Amino acid sequence: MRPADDPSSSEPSLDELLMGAARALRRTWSRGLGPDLSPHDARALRVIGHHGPTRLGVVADHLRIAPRSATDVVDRLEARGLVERAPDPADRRAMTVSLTAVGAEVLGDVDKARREGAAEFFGCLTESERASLAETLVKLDPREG
Amino acid sequence: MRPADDPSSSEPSLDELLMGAARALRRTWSRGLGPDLSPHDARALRVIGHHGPTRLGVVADHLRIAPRSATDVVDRLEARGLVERAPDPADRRAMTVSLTAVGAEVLGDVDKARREGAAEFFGCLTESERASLAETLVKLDPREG
DNA sequence: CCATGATGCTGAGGTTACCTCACTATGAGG
DNA sequence: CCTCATAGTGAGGTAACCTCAGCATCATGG
Repeated sequence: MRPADDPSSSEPSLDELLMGAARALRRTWSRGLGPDLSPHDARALRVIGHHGPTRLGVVADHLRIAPRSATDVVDRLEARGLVERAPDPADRRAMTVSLTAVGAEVLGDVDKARREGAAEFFGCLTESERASLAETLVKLDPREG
Repeated sequence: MRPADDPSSSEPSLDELLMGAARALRRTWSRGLGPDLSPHDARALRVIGHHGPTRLGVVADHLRIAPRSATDVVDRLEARGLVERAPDPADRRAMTVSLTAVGAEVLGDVDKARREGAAEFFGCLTESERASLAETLVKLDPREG
């Protein structure tokens, strides 16, 4: 039962629609992720995997967390055998993180689930709708990174 | 190394665009919020304000947190003088939460900042682009609540 | 080649926002 | 009245952040 007090049922504003769609997509993804890996850990895995041997600081930068926190994230992933540290040959202070074989496999699953989730999510749109949506969203998001 | 979905050259996939736009909008909002109120507290304030005298459990439901956690959120808002508890006349177990005068004023600011932020954010689109974006997003988000 | 300061990571410890569990007070039905 | 479900809360725990201090290493000016 939804009385008239729910602003989102009749005609939500554009901003609520955007946030709602983003949330729905996120939900689709976490459904596909399984309970073994938190969304944030999955994101870290994606950063590391797609970036090759990555410095801790770079990981922190991409995850938008403090460098110290990247240590914890990587600790967690390393404890699960998904990544491994190695000294950076170019700078002996630095550590690089890379995927293990298991980590690469898990990342493959994550990416696959992500792609399939997105396909399912955007599946209700026509090709031209998708194109125009992409065009519009590019206008909205000036910065990338 | 990545065949089909290299985001660096042409353009990111639709899902990344959507998440990126949502993040950009969120950032616009938190810029307008000021440092005094966390985004989550602002959201709680919005729920309470737009809902009228609200039971704790309803707040929890709207914020998607456990009932116990709603107690903490309301405690925080009450300590800042933004809301006040009152016994629910219909059920002596229950408490309702309402805005104080200060809370209403703060909520006004929050809503104003939110509206202005959204206007600024979507300002780069034409009217017809906004309409078609809204239409598309409605299709994408089937469920509300 | 050595002093000096910057940089990359990590140990220690704190904060915040959640959670579950147990409890009290109240409501609802036999 | 007795029993069971429900609304909120106290107590205590956890996860993911943070800052600060410290160590090893780099980069640079003398």
